[in-house]
Amino acid sequence: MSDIDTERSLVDEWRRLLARHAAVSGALEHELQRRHDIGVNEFEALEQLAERRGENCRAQELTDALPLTQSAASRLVARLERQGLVTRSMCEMDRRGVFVCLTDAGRERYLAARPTQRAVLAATMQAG
Amino acid sequence: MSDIDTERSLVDEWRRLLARHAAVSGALEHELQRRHDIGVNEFEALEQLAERRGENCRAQELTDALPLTQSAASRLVARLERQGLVTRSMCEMDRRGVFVCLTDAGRERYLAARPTQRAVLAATMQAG
DNA sequence: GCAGGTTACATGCACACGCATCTAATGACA
DNA sequence: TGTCATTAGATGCGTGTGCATGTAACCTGC
Repeated sequence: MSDIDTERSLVDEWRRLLARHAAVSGALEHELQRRHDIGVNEFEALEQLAERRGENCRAQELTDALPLTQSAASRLVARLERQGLVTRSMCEMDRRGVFVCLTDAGRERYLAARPTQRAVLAATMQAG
Repeated sequence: MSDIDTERSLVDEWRRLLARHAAVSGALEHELQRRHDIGVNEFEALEQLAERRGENCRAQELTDALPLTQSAASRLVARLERQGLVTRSMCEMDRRGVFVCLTDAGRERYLAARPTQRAVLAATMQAG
């Protein structure tokens, strides 16, 4: 394959990635917002927390698991806390750190939203 | 494959899409901004225009070609115009419409930025 | 123990986005 | 021609993001 072709296919693939991301995350955003009053990133955060049943989760770990900067993740946790879905508590080992914990309401919200998210993924991710 | 496995792989694939998009568009955003003072969407818009050499391009067509709403696309064109990279002119066939045209400066900026974009794509899109 | 650097998280700020709405032009129909 | 629905694009508003910075805790070397 020539360099030109390689470049062309790279650009095409990038555009497909862009379009696919826009389609899936747009649909997720709408459905999660409409039916469960949370956004895509909020859902991903709740899922991270739910997958660590019983474990305390450092804010930093949450940041690492999300496609967000530290500041955006910090505000995301603040929003979740305002909605009563998580609590922030001080980490005793390292008092700079913050533990983020799912509340019962948070777990319920996550469990309620999960089927919606799975359904939207199944409907919009066809092209594997 | 069981339903559980199907769901699992769907979720995994979604997370890969999310991570990949974040990595590529983040890198593009940084390099294009740093070296050419434009963002990813600005570059995509310039590319759309450049690919239609000689053709006038309706604002609506630009909106359709970008992963943006009509309002975001409108503001994007306004930004490009403020930077002198495009001009907006009235469409005489339909006076509600707007033609967007690349300026010489716009074409130069696009041509200068293209190698950067291609290089970043080549460096970050490895996993096909 | 204390000074200087580093790390975890929070926050001020600027900005791009989507949604809803506005204006003006068009088209359809009586 | 006059009315009403529709379409193209612009814009007010609220919100989420990144960057830069601030604050507090930690950690290392002296």
